[in-house]
Amino acid sequence: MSDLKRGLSEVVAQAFADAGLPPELGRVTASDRPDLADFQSNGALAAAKAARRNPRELATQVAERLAGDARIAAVEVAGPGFINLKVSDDALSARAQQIATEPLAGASAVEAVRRVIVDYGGPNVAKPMHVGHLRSSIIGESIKRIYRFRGDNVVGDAHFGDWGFQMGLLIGAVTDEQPQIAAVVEALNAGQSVDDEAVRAAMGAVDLADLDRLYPAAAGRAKEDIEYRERARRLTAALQARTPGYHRLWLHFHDVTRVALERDFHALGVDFDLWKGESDVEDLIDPMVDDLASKGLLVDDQGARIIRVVREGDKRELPPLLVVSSEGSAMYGTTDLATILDRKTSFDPALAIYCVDQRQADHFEVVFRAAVMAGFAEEGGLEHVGFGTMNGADGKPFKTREGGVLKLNDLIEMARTKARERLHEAGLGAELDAAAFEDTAHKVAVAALKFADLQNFRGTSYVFDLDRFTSFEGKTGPYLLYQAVRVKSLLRRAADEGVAAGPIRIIEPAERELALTLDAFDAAVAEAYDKKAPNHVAEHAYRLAQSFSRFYAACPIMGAEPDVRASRLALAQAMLRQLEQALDLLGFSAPERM
RNA sequence: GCGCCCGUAGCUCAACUGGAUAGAGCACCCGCCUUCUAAGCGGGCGGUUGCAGGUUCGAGCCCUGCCGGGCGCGCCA
Repeated sequence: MSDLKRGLSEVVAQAFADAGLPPELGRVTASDRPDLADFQSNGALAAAKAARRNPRELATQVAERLAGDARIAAVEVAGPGFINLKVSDDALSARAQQIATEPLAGASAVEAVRRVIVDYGGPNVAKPMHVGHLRSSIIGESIKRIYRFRGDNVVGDAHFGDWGFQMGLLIGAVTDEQPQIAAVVEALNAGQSVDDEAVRAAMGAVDLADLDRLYPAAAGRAKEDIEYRERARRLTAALQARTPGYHRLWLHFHDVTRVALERDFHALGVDFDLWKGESDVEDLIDPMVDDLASKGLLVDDQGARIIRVVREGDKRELPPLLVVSSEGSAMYGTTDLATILDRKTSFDPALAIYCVDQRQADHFEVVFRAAVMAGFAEEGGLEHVGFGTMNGADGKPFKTREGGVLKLNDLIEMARTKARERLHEAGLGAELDAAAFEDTAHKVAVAALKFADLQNFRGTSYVFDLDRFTSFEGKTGPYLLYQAVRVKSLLRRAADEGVAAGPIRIIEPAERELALTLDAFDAAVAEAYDKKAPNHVAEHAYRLAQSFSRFYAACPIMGAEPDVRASRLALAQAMLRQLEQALDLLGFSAPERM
């Protein structure tokens, strides 16, 4: 069912058509002046420009045709030719009633369902996640949920960084430190059969913490020690040639990392459908290179094989895609291209969304062009949804490579600590048992972190300031949770007293405002969907919570007359359902009590 | 050097594809708890949207040029 904006747009479009004007100009939007109207149409201004006529005159003609509609309580022409609309209380009541029961809580599904892949997170083997992974995970998860919510067939892929030179480094470092692992690896390499339990027992001595400790050290040494670097290179080549011992050890790195990462992601409310990695497309690369060559796309240049992607009319000089290096190895763009091919074969998505740092924009442009040239994707079927950097209080980005950065786990624990403190300070959660209190503190922490990120447009950089995010006042995640918890508490009380919700009747200004805000959910979700910008959902959730809070302060519920009480309870219920839906789209949830 | 992004209130950020009086939160000031959770609500203060031009009925948004900041520019990923 459509929201009021769409319903009114149809009416106004018809009025435009009847007045001999282009109906598409009859688009209705929420009013910029809530003091004057609920909705407005600016179409008369555009129509006047095209027809070289007086905008107010046209607006008046349209307005006269609208006056009879039952949904419209008032229509007037203002300013240079704005058509201001006020919806009737009856129409608003009916709409609120609808939102209260609709499966999508007032939002609408897409008209044509598409298969969509969201590629986000980007975790790497041997590297615990740190704050640098936060944005991709948070934004990607939200986009995935928004697309799925509107009906698309969506798959979220972690795009696991599990292949390449870093693996050779790690194999070297681990076998240097752990003689028993080295022994097992050598035995396997030599083709000896080793009991799998023994392999597990030996390799089990190395966990993610070890890898995290060894990797930076090895990377550092490789920079200065040529011999060491060359050995890592040979080990990488041996791994890629599937030398049994190295491959088995790599598998251990892979598994131990994935288990730990899945746990960390899950704590953040981030769950992937696929953990496809670079290793999964390794076998596709050689045939793909042959295919590219047969299509005449590969060009030899300075010993490497490249695809030139420049187009007529380009303002900038994009570099070519380096497919095969002069040493004969595949580059990261090659892997990305193979991944696109793999996805086309396995899922054939209409759209693949890459939720990756904005700094990769040129890289993706090159890869996407090459993919289209190779016939692996349709023009426009690949989209890089970039985001800005998360900066520290000093204005500099958090480092995402090389040691010394804050681990995501530690960050979450810091936020949880703050949440516990604040809950105690406010005297909230006193009646909860230890486990429920901990659950609440975790929900508060995650809401604080996620909402702080998602309320900003993804493209702009923002300052990461944990003290501010966890201040728990104003426009924050915890504020949203608090509003949800207040309604839950109210509804519990109503249930205890045997009071039921009833038909919604919009009368008071605060009720009107809340109902209009509920109605705006659809537009917010559609905007977030179209622009891949969850901040529109975040903004809506905040406005909804605010509208409710005003309503809650202005309109007593339990103490009101039975009809009014039933109506307000229904309104509160509808609000809670939509708010929880919005929070879910953002990737977090409210506790029952706090 | 070439290219991309950004510059909005003291601070952190919005702004529905060019519309009315540019909005929130924080901070600061003033009110509101014997009644449903005050992590709340109401009110106030705070702007030449970096600068200068242009396009038009109308520009934070489009164009041009400056100033300032960030980032990217084939054999790392």
